[in-house]
Amino acid sequence: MPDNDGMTAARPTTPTTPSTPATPSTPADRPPLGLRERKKIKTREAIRAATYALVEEQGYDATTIEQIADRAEVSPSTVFRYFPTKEDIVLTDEYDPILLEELRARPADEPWPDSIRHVMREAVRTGIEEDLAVAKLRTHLMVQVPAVRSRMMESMSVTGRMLCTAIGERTGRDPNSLEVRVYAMSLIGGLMETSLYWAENDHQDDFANLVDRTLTTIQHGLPKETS
Amino acid sequence: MPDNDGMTAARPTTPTTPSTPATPSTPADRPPLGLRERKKIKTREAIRAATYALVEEQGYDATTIEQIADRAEVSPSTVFRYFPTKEDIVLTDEYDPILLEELRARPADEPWPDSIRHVMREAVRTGIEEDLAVAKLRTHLMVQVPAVRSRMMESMSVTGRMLCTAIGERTGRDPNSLEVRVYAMSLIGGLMETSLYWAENDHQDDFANLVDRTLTTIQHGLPKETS
DNA sequence: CATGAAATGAGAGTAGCTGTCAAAATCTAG
DNA sequence: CTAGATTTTGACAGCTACTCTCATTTCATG
Repeated sequence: MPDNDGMTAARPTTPTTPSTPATPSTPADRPPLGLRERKKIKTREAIRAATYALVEEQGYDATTIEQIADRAEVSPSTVFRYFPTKEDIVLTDEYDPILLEELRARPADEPWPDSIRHVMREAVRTGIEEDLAVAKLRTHLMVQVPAVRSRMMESMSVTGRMLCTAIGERTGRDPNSLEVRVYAMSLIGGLMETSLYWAENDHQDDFANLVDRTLTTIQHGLPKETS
Repeated sequence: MPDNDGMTAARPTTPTTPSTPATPSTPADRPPLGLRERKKIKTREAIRAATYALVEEQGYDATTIEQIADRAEVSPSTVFRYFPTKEDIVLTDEYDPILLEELRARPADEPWPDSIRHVMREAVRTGIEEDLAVAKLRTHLMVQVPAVRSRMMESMSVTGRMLCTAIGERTGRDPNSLEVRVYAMSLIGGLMETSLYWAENDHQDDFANLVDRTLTTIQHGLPKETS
């Protein structure tokens, strides 16, 4: 089988900066952060901001890398140096580490489904509240642009793998067993659909509530009848 | 919101030929099929065959559309006329209609989880037995090539929508309700992972058996402790 | 300030994919 | 069987995401 080419970038999950809170406001309160690092962060955010703006103005496909580079005042090469693909510019999930951390913090004697419920709700809440507008735009793009949706699914499968190891740690089960992997991916699949549902209904519902209903459904199967 | 561009092809699920069994063996047993139609089918299959062969020789990414066109003895334009994307050449699922039909054929009084189990197993069996080698190559590519995996996930989300309507018909529930959609997608997600698991373990397990375990896991949650 | 390392920009090149247009093949009438 | 309408095809041009290389600039450090 002569294959194993074609890997498209492995995504380091926490790309470059280890501990950087979302506030680049005061640029002089973190001594151990060189000028270079700060510039890199600023560039990264400039690219993302430019992308968000352009996408909202023109739509996703109509926005080219060149335009993004122009508005962010960098060269196109630099854009690709910061993000492996165009889709990654609008996605870039920082949820995985949150989720893992949250899951490890749960009391060891808590029933497993309860842990999942807590953790999912918490991760989702933090992720959403951080920037509601961005979350809405992201989910909106997931619905509208197939490429973005695909990329999101890819990323969720990564999250799935992480969930597997977490479940393994938590329950002492083999993280690579079929059962664990299937369980994790069915959760992920369900939550994915929840995001789509939220966006398709123009973000009218309370997302945390939707997540709750999702977990109940997965846990107990389809309820008797609720239309 | 100026978006709604960027749709990448909607896939008609049953592309061009309405009733063509998988046997192109005797090319003279179907009178109401014009020469034109027959040639189209032959071209389609030539492209797919060429792609399978080249991918097995060189790997997916190393295989260009031009090479495929050359070996299939058509022009590159023609390749794109038959398949919207390169990934679609190796995927092209005919599973959806089978699944839907199978689901409608179940007795109306059968408990819902049993129906799912039957149908999934049947659909999987038919799909696999039709050409085991192709099924193996596909799942192998799913593991190796991110682009193919993404495309497969896309297609599974289509299958998910169809599952929703089937569930709606079957249970009288709203096919667009969060609960139904989540239930469907968790099933799909689980089965997706099952395919990956199968391929990652070099197709050693019996796939039908894996599917069985998968459905049990989704239905009852993680079992106490196995493995 | 000088030296080394890292980030950047410029440019060329690949390949997937879209569109157009004229030529070739197929179907349909007379 | 021929003529015309229709469909399929191939050649070509063009766009853009993405990769790679190399010279230049920018920062870090002694």
